[in-house]
Amino acid sequence: MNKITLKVIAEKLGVSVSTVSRALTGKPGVSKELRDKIIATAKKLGYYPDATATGLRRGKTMTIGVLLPELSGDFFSQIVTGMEKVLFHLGYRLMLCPTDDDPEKEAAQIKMLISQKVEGILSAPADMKANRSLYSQVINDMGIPIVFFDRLVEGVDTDYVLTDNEDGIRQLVDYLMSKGHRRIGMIHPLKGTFTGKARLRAFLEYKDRIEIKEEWVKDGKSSEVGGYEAFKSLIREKDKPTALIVGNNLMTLGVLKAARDLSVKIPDDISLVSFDDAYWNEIFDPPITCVAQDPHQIGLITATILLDKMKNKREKGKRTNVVLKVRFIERSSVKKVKG
Amino acid sequence: MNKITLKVIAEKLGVSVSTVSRALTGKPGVSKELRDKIIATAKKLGYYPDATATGLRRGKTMTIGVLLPELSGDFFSQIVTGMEKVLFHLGYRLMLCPTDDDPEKEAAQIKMLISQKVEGILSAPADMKANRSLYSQVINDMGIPIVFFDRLVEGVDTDYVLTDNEDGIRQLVDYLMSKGHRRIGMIHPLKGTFTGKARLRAFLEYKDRIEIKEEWVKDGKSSEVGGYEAFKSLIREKDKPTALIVGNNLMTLGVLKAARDLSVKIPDDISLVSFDDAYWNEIFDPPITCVAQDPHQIGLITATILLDKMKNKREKGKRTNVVLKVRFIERSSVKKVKG
DNA sequence: AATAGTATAGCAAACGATTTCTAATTCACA
DNA sequence: TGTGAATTAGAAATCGTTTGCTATACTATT
Repeated sequence: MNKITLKVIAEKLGVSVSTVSRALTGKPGVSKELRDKIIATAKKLGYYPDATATGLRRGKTMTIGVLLPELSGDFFSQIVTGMEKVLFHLGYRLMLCPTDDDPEKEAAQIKMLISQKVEGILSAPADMKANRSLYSQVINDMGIPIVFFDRLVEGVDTDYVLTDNEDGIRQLVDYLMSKGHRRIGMIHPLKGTFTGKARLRAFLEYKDRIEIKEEWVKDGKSSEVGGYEAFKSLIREKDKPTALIVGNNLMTLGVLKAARDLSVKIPDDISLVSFDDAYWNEIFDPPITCVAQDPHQIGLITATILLDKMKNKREKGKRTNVVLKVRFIERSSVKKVKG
Repeated sequence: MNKITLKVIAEKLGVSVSTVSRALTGKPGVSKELRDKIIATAKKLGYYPDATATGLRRGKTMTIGVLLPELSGDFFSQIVTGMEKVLFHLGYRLMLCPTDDDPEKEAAQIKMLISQKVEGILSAPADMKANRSLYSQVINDMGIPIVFFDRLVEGVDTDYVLTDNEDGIRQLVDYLMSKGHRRIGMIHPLKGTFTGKARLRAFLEYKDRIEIKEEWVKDGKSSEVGGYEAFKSLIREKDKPTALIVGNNLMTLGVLKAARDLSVKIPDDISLVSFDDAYWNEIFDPPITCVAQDPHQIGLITATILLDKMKNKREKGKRTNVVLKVRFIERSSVKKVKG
């Protein structure tokens, strides 16, 4: 049960460690026969290179850190799947770090990733400001490239892949208005996050054109339970909106569950639209009208940009900033009302 | 942009590297004042320990490898969330490795994890046999503890946390029979996987008591699209079963989508039960009757067992083998028929 | 006051691989 | 047969930490 190292192989064959290293890494300077012999015995003995040693010596770890709010949840796990698709076959591994949308945990994870000597970081930051200086330190002092996705930290100058949240919200509200709705509520994601703030703000900009009562705007905490609770409290208002915008995927699930539990009929009792699509949105009764992002695509793009940054270290000034449009999908969760 | 190492700190303060190391790692042998001074300058300079160096020297990496079929999908990502809950606050990080249920990719990932010197592996193996010897090598030659979850590799002697698949299937079939169904079909997961094989076998054991036509048993490939296609081809048979068992979460989504697309009414045209629950199963119309696992719990248990193994290395013989029962949840996706 | 004991800090050897430099051997060609 | 290049392989430094061993200085005990 002794560890098989280059030294073990070298001694077994009576050659030097450097020769074994060269043979196994495909470097020149070893004769064909000797190389084959070395490779064969390495395999026979069960040699696996020690990544800590290579990482220390070479300064490269082939590891990419990914910061994201949570490991579960359809949206982010689709994104991660997209990233993995791009990075795995190039030999990179992902280190997924959930932050629980808690800036302190996020900071801890970032520090951990620095220690791990990751070659790049893909991040959906937990908060718009909290870890600004830490992120900047990573980019400038450590020279680790970062690409933000889905979210941003204000004042951190780097590449990002975002969604046009404002446009998405506008498409939803405009659609509701076209169906005659003038009294609209919203269950929004966490305000501290970039997306939460953007979506809420875009919605509130309609306050002069439609009626938005304060009690119709609830914090859904970006989660199923949050959405569930928010809907429950919203729907028991005596004066209700005729339509409701739900600010993400998970909250929509919570809302629909609550509606079911309370026997609230959609769209008869209240119309509903959702930011984000999901496989099940089409299966629900009624199918949910929404604006859809393509999370898999977001993952692909983000990872590709990072790779590009890692390759061309020199061009420090260049920034690739992508803002993706959402796709409006009309289904049947909104009924026509007379304004 | 020079890297801050112990040496840099040591030179700055005119002390030795070992003293700095001892100060920062909380080891005795450094006076209070000097220690505080060292900690302060370490922080000021932005020192982060180099994990490759510590890993090399200490032989420990504080990293746990997780092998699983995919990063997306509710079931496994819930499990992983449970694992992370247990492991994060103890200082461990997870290295998530999707296998795509491909034994070759699985083997590559295992080798990578060995190289990374992970301190333990949690695995839902891709295939019941394919990597048996590799897994055994990991456990015996490398001494890396492994806990299997959800699935097993035959002939690899280690701890595991499984679900009683047979019992789950029996509960489903028995329920269908109690509702009068005698003609039942199944869309099953990939046969190579432990769960796929177990669930299919348990179902086929009913072949003497109920009618199971060969065309009613379809491979749903463990995925949404697989389930979609399988249902489509099953439902166009002239002679249809009265009820259908769907072998997992993702396939149920595909089946419901197909049913919707083809205007097949559930449970009027065909009754449906599912192995696995999900948040949305309760929201669907009709809500889906199923047997539920608790993936979060599976994650917690699996991680806890691994921790235990890592602590008590000595007791080599001990095995913790858990088989969890499913919970039957009756909803409305099955209608009564007269046998 | 002599001796033992205890804090404090430095030196240097690991950990396992890569890589530069150097040495020895072979080969070609004049 | 001698010269220069190419080929092959070894020795040793290095990456950043940890840690066993030593050395010094100071405290306590008798």
